[in-house]
Order: sequence, then C-alpha cells, then structure tokens
Amino acid sequence: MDMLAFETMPELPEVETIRRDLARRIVGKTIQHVEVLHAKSVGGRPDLFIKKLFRKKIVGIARRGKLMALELHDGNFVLVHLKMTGQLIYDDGKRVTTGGHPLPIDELPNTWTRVVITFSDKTRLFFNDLRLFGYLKIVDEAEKDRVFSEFGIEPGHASWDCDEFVKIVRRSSAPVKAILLDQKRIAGLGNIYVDEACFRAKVRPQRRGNSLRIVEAQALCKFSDRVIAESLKYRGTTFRHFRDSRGKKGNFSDKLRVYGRAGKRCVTCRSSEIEKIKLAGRGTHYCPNCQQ
DNA sequence: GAGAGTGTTGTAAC
DNA sequence: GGTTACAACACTCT
Repeated sequence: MDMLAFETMPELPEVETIRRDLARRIVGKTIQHVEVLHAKSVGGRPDLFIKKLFRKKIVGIARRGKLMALELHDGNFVLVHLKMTGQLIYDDGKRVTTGGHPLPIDELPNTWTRVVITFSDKTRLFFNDLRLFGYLKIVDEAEKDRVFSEFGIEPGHASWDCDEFVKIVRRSSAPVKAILLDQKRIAGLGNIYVDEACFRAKVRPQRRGNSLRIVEAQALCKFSDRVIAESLKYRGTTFRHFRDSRGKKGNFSDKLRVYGRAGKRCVTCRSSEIEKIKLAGRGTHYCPNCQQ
C-alpha cells in the first residue's frame, strides 16, 4: 500500500487505526525537512517548530484518547490532535491504481495541507486540516505524561474498569451523553460512538447519570467498550466522506445503528422512528421505543 | 443567498 | 467543585 488517507473525523478507533499504520511506516525515519503552511496548526511559531524537528528520528507513536504522540529520539514528543477535520496522510511515492478510484495523494499538498514533513528517504507525511482546529505541538516527556494523565478511563486500555465506570456515571447529574463525551472522565468516545453505545445499552442519552440503575450503567460500560473494539476491527467510521480515498472497503459506517438515522425506522424494534435532538450541544440520535 | 449544521475541546459563566 | 453554552474555523446542506 502506498499511502494512508483518512477522510474521517476521528474518534478513538480512527486515531488508533492511523497510529498503527503510521507506526509501521515512519518509526525509524529521520526528519529532513519541515514545511509549515499555516502557523496556527503548530501553535503560531513555525520557526521554533521546524527547528525542534530538524534531523530528529521518530522512535515510536503513542496514543491516549484521541491524542497521538510521535516520540522523537531526543526525548521530545509531537502531540497530534486531529479534532474535527484533521488528516495524516503518508506518501512513500509508490502508486497503486487498483479500484479505479482517484488518488487524492497525487494532489497533495492541497488547499487544506497545513504541514509537510519530509523524511531523509524522501517519503512525506502531510497534515491536512480544513477547519484548523487540529494541531501539532512539541512537548517534553514530562508534559506529554501530564497531558496523558488527564484522560479518564478508556476502552481497550489498562484503565478500563466497569466498576469505576459505573461509579463515574452514577455520581453525576449531567446527561449520560455529556458524561461519555467528557474525555477527563471517559476517554476516546466521540459523538458517534456515544450514540451507538447508548442505543446498544438501551439507555436514553438524555438520562441523568445519577438516575441510572446499576445494571443500566453496566450495560453502558459493556457496549461502550464493545462498539469501540468492533469499530477498530473495521478500521473506524467514515461518516460524511463515505468512501475512503483508497477505495478501500471495510469501515464501520455500515454498522452504525442510530447515528445519522434520524427519521428512519429503528433497526431493533422496526416500529419507531429514530429521533434526533440536540443534547450537550451535539446532534443526538436515539430510539424512543427501545431506549428508556 | 442566508442560516443551520458538522465527527472536538478549551474556556468562561452560572 | 460540576454543569452548560459557546467560540475557534471553513466548509456543505437546506
């Protein structure tokens, strides 16, 4: 495969998919050249950013929640947050033309390319970000550890513990939706997977955490973990840009049961229509019949 | 062509 | 302290 391109707005499974693929491809490579096309994406000081990366070797890639950290051989880390529209696309110069799909990589850098990192073997890593919410930030190890430590329990991580999950949810008066979106409490879930987890657990997202019975909170825990694991298996969800730029099959979009299905019949009860409301500032989908 | 909506999160007001 | 609303930005959709 010649490139990595994700037209997705990433939650945990999407970020982890990118992390794994990049780990295979760029760990061990040395940065030879850095081009910053938009200062905001690197914290406003391109000169410092470029200087700190020059001739540094990438020795590993870590992740916590939706935040990635590229580890450099000098002990520093590049924190990468994709926020809503960020992409990391790796181009090693080879081309695969199967499927007849266009290869957007041929057009990189494009209007939304903010940073281009060129390695000593001439392969390149593009950071694209339409809305400019995402960022690349260089920090030392202590700062990386501090930032990582602020994340809450996370599906698939050593921190995941359903007893703890139940306590966290049941001690809060906020809607379940808001609790699960709060990265400091439960890390990694975003808008799509919170709706999916609530649907599978048969809990209405507007329910107050402290109104849940223990079994309801336990179900929410189980399905939060399960939906993330399953999505990871399918290399994540691409919602709007439905097809990935490689024409590659296998993504979780087909497996979504409520997200984006407003007005359509519930796949479980087949009688009610999925409702869409605004909750915690986000579009929120649920079945008024299946979810209590 | 105006206004609403978009998958995130930090901040500030309550 | 916890909870909630909103801004940051650039696009697409209605």
